[in-house]
Amino acid sequence: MRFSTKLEVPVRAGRGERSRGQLLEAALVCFSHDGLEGASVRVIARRAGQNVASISYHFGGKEGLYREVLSQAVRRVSEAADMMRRELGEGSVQDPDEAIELLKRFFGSVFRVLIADKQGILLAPLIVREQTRPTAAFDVIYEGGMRRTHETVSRLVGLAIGVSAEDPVTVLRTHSLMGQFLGLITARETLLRRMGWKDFSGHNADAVMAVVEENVSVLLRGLRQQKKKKAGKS
Amino acid sequence: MRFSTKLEVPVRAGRGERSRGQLLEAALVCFSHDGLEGASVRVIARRAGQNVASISYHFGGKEGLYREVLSQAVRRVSEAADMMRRELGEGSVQDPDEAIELLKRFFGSVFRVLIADKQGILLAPLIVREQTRPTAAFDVIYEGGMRRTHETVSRLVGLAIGVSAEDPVTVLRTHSLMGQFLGLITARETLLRRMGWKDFSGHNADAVMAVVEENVSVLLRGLRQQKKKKAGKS
DNA sequence: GCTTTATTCAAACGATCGTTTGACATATTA
DNA sequence: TAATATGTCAAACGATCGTTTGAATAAAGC
Repeated sequence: MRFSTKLEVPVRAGRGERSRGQLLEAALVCFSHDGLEGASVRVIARRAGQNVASISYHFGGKEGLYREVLSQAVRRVSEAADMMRRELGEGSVQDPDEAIELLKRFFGSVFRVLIADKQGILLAPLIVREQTRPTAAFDVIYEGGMRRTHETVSRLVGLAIGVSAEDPVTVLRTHSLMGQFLGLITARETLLRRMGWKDFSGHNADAVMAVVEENVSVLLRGLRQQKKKKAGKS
Repeated sequence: MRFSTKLEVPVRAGRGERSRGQLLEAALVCFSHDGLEGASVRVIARRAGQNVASISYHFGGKEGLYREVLSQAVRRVSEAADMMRRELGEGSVQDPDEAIELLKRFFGSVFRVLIADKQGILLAPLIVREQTRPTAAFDVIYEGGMRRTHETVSRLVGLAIGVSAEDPVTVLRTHSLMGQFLGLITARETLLRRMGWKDFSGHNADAVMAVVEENVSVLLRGLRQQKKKKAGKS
């Protein structure tokens, strides 16, 4: 146990706390690279400079460690969405153009955290893998941030186009928009090869981000105009 | 060996040919579900009604079987792109609107093969996984169809917007467009849950497809108009 | 017929997997 | 200081992995 038996407060940053941290750090790298089943506890332990048994001791086993890693990852990624939701909650966003601007900013944040950032190379595959083939830890991601994020983006998409956020088509469009990242993350290697890039740093990230932002604004504005036309006709 | 030692022609559909087929069929299911490393040769063999050793015998090992499965999968998916390229080669496509129409048709084909079709549930994860984390068999997919497909779509995107197909931005936009599928495939489970669907059949597929097609036309038309405006200003 | 080739199959091989064990070291409590 | 948690570590456990072996079976060539 990491807590005193008498008080419910951590007495001191126990010596185990350091081990836990090192295990989590090593596990993030391994799970990101090889997935839950593919990663080996022995490799994780060696990379962390710890004994194999320490994983069972500190996290109850491989799966417990995995859940903890996922939890930390999704917390970091969701920060952008949480900030966006706060702005949205304050009611400062009213007209479509503002919504589009906010969405562009949001996509920029996610892009930086998930793709351009060095740590993102570790976070993204974790989350993507859990989408493709959910393990028992899927809820850690979904309830830990994914659901909130999707709902918030849906509201903004609805605002931008001028439709209800609950409309199934709006939900589909939200998925489609956010799917851009899944596409970028998923085809990361292919895209890098095709462009002849080494990574998504500097100019490269700017170029990709520009396309993403352009897509968001052109698409949403186009859909809004299309809706206006139809409304005018009927 | 499946061939006569004297003639380079298969003497008869050897008894082994049947085993090979059953192994390939079972392997497609297993590799699609669990990936190259995750799938077990014993499970594959049992599902195929064959002995474990038959995999090494017929395909030289697990990896050989995997390559063969990949090869067949990419061949099936690339059919849509090949048809599109033939039309493009005949020079019947000239103006942007035609290009957009052809792209919409192409995306429809890919969508049906990769997402709506029952077999697609098997093909898609195979290809996506190879994108996220390329194995030694990556070239089977890339050279087996992916490259041709991307080049063809790039040409059409260039035609639709009125820019060069070799422009890096055009390549990025092509990736972004095709990434829609990666997004749909990757988040398949999440999307189904969110929409309360069981699968992508019937109305569900139509609804998703409608959004995808709308995205393609609205985005490309919007980009074309944007380009016209800019050209007019300068 | 006999020989050769193609195919199937149960068994065993060595390697690696996640987890558990029990001794040992270290820190906290009384 | 004695007693008690807390943390570390080498070793072993049983299970599963992909591959290989060698004998048994079936078809084809001569």
